[in-house]
Amino acid sequence: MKYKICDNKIIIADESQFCPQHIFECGQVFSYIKHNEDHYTVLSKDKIATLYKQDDCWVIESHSPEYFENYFDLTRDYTKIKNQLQDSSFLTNAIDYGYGIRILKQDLLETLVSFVISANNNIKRIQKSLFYIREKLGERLGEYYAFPTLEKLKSVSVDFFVGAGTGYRASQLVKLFNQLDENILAEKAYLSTQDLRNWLISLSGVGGKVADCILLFGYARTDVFPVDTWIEQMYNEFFEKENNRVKIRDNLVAKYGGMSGFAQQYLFYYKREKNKK
DNA sequence: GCCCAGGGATGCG
DNA sequence: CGCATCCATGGG
Repeated sequence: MKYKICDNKIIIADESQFCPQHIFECGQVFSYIKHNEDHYTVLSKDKIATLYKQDDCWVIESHSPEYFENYFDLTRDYTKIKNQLQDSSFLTNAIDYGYGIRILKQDLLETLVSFVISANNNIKRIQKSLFYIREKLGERLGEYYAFPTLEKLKSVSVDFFVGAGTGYRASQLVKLFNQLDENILAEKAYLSTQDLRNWLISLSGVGGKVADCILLFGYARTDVFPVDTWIEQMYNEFFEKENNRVKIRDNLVAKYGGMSGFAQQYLFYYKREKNKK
């Protein structure tokens, strides 16, 4: 994809491969603010970017342009990915709908915490909890707050996370932080997808689906297919009646292989947006 | 009051 | 193993 970086701005002319609405609302990330159709703010770790439209281009403005160049995975060619997936099927409508989706490369600790909170929860409440955690424990960054360090997260008790609205996941979070040390998440990145998945599942609050989300949105492993309630509904609608999510996952990974993660995002976004109306 | 949300942990056979 | 049940909480 064509883009250029000058000073603190990344300028993207090709909206067919970069649409903030699609990127932020496809369920992979929770810490962003939609000011309006043409204006977003996104928070990642201790970094902030503002996105706005100018002369038919999208501008990503930040003090850390190189961080967000990686975060938005700008060097990847999504036209190629979409063409490959078109060949295989009924994905056409979903790809046309979410044409500007990109899979983000998010901070590992933040992704882990976010998706532990996401279990059997809804997106609005997940967002609210994460903003609360940032505000109470994170370093102040002007108008917003950084995601807290592991040390900060370890310094509070179950009551804090109940106060954050995480419900019964509060005790899972406290156990989780005690299982981690400062660099463990990054150190595991050399593992194969399968070994990394097994390790993630050993963590408190992490099962198969949450592990797949961390693998995809944090570790950039695209050979996984997170199956949640929406994907389950979609699968039953388009393929066959099946209520075992492990089987659904195995079938979809067998079908899409290393492209699974991309296929999943188009389908999740399409199914969920259609269901809103 | 009931059902659902980007499910996981636990116990039981 | 597979399966059932329970788990907080806010919104529709």
